[in-house]
Amino acid sequence: MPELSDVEGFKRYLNRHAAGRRIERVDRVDRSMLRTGSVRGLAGCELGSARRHGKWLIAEAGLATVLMHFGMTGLLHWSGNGGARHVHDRVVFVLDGGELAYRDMRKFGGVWIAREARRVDELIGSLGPDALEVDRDDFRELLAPRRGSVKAALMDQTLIAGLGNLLVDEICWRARVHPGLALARIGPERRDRLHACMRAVLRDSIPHGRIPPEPGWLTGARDDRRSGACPRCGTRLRRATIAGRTTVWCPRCQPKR
DNA sequence: TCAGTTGTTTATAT
DNA sequence: AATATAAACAACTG
Repeated sequence: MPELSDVEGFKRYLNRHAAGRRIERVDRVDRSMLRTGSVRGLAGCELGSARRHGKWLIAEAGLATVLMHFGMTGLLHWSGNGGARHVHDRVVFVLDGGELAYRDMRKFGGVWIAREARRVDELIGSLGPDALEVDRDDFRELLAPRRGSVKAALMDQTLIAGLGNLLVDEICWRARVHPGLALARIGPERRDRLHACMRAVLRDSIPHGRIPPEPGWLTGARDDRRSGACPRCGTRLRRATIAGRTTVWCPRCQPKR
């Protein structure tokens, strides 16, 4: 789940419940998920409000910076007064007034504590601009030198940060662009349409903190196993691996040519 | 039992 | 040099 819209939801969640509270301690329930080892110095600090870059969530805590990545199954969970720990809680920030748990079933994500700007830069310095900050001209300039498929480019975090498999499929579907199409064959019109749809998909999904489970979204029709019908025209959706990821598209709305 | 899974990194191939 | 592909990471679902 965790792509830009999801992490935006986690950001709001952290800021609503946990930001501004004093850190009493940090429990490394699963030691390996605190990727940088020590939590020394955090106790007594105030947890700052979070910002987001791409799929990363970042918050200051005293002189340190806390960074979280949610991998495939990560999320945050707040319990106001001593709620039970969940089996997948990996790192728990025990705060004044409640606990913020970094929960991750599959453990592809993690929590990093950086004490120098250099360390932050090592983690997120290679990311491209956040997808929300990319205007139409930026989009054109970023894509101009790229050679591969639309899907590979939009998924590349060093090009544009925040778009994942589901968002990219959703964007291509709205823009009526086949995700496997080479960028060399995308003219200005379709390129601008991709940009407009990127903005629209983000705008519409961010308030939900996810791609909303509502009619009119491709993701609602893709189903885990078998693809459903195109929400726009009813055509049976196609499914194949493109740029290494399971990709769903409508063969009628998004023709290959 | 086995294939499949929203992300990233690394190695290898083209 | 830039892209593409596959595997690995870990744990669960259908």
